[in-house]
Amino acid sequence: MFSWRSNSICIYGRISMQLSERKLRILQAIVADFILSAEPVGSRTISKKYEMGISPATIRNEMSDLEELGFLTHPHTSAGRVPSDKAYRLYVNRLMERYELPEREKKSIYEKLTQNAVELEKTIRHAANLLSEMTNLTAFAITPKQKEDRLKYINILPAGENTVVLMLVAESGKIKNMALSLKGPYTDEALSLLSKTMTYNYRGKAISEILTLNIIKDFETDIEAMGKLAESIMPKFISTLESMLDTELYMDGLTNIFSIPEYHDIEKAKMFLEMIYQKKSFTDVLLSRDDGMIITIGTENAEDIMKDCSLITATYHINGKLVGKLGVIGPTRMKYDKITSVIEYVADNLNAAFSLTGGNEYE
Amino acid sequence: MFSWRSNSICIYGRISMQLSERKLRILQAIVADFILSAEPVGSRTISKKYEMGISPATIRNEMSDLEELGFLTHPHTSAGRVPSDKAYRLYVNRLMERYELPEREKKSIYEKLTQNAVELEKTIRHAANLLSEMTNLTAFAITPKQKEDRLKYINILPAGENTVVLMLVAESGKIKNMALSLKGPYTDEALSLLSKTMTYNYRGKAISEILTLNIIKDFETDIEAMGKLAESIMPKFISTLESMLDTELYMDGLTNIFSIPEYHDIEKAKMFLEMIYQKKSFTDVLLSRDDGMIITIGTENAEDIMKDCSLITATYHINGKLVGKLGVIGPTRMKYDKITSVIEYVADNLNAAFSLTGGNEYE
DNA sequence: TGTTAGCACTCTTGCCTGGCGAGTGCTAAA
DNA sequence: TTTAGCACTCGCCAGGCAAGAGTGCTAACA
Repeated sequence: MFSWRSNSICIYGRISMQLSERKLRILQAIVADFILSAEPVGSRTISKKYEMGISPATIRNEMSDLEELGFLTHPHTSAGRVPSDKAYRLYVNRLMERYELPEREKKSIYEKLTQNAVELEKTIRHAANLLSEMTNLTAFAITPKQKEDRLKYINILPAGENTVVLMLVAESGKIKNMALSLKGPYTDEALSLLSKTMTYNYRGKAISEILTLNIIKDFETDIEAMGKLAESIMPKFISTLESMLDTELYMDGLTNIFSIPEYHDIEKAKMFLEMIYQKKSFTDVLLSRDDGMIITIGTENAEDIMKDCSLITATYHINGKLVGKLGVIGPTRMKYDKITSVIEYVADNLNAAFSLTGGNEYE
Repeated sequence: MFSWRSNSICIYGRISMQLSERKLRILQAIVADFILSAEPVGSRTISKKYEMGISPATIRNEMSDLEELGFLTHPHTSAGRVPSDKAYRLYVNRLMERYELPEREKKSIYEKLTQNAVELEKTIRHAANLLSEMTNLTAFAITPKQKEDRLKYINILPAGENTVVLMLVAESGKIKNMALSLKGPYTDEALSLLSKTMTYNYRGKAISEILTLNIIKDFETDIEAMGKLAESIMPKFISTLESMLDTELYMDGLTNIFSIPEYHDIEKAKMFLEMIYQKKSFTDVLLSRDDGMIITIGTENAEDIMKDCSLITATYHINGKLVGKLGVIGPTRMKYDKITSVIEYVADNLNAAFSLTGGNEYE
């Protein structure tokens, strides 16, 4: 795993130094061409299309060297060259040019994200949607998993004869509610009292800390009517708290995978979609990644099933603290320059959207 | 569109009368065999495998007649026969035998559905999940769209300095909440007063009726502090109410489509998934269908894209009144007998699960 | 009159072949 | 060091051929 424009240079600095300027230019042309065409690229193409000023024969020699160094592969003798994961890595770290998003796209990202940026989940969903639309890849976003998130409000509300709704709001903006049915009827007063007591006990405490407490015992010795109520509610309270710590994964653009030649093989497409639908394990993969813009290319991914995918993730911050992740997944042959720009911009704007919410200046 | 085991018989009674008992048996064998094998079925196969007691040659003559009547088609001269939509229709209406679910499966449906049947949405989601697992097809379920659904509780709760959560509970068990940010700070008293006033005004009223009222005006003339609050909240109140009337579509088993030979064509698979992802239009298709167990086969479907799918839907009831739909979609070649049984059983148990909730006998 | 056996016919599938085009690798000359 | 030239390799595609499956027809049989 390497991060973008940071430790990458020192790692690949030496290798790329070994490559002549000309080799780098040729490699760049090959990668760029292959990213667009998905066809093995030949020496003649490079020579003509990219105005290298050298003949195909020379390029062939250089290609041969690049292949020996592991940057190119050869599907068969007389096909063109295809970049290896190593070549993409070098391309991403050193060769690709920064892609500047058109103002129009920037504007549309900003507008879509700041509009109604109140509920964390909805905004995150918008972000995933934006990413997939702008990259034509499968995009995802996860809500933050922050053990430090603190409980802000606890409400228990009537919802039926024997049914109540437990509703929790965390400082991060997460809202969770769960309906539960009680063994018997309740009074509004008891609910209200229990809400108040719980709020008094737990408000401002870190969720993870609350979970370490012996909650059920806390409420054992109280007034009888409330004690009974508490007894029914506490197990759900605990599970709701736990679910607040869970990250939620949103995805969009799943069918984009079909537009990509690499996934015209039905088996591959199926495997891909099934991997993605395994939300739990995919979330774990995302959570285990470092912060910042992280690109893993093909075999750099630990998971077998992702060996011919590239995964790009970035982190977003909320109130400068809570950190979630978003990104895209697609074939190793993707437009790294544009895609990293889009992701970066969306992540930044997500920050901005929520900083705004604090002060409410946008309304 | 024809419903199962009802008007079907009278409609097809005449046609099937024209067919000899032997023709019906042969047709049944062909359909059953094709459903299992997905291969065009030949006369020899029928003769041997299904112990008809007649020679392949005779069967060929009968097949030829059946083809003329439109029940079979011929991909090419020397291939076996393939059932037409018309044949499936006859099979579904008259030929297939009732499939009795094994007790084990019945039990697992019952348990999965009744466990935690408090929140409508979650249970519906479970139902879709169950259907897809048991049929190996793409399953879906929609929540009821019942204009008569009535508002039961209205709560406005603090959720931050300028943020509140609006939470509505309907009689059907639907719970919706929406966070919104206000232009300025508020007091808990104002929130509570507004909650109470709104509850007083709207509780027990049909949601669709509330939407016809001039809600914003209702709150114009009140106490100033509350008036301002109401002004911010009412638009969201209205949109939340509207969203309560919306049906929600849950799906599961989307990748099952890849296991089906008919969808090994990448283009077809893509079209299928894209259709399904168009939640809005797919929901409309579902809503427009009659109640009860409805099977539409291939070209019986109005939508072009579903011309080689079969869609099976059934309705479920809650408290004997609210009606949602669930079902599966897959290739016309599906195990109609088993699948209708599963759907029927899941729908029935959904009813049961929610009838139980009323009395809470299950806890 | 209905049923069956036999046989010719049709069509798919798999396999092989040869020609074409793209692209390389090597060599010798500039 | 660069380049032109040429032989070579390989994938791709079309055509041909044989095997196999299944039908349609006909004539004989019960």
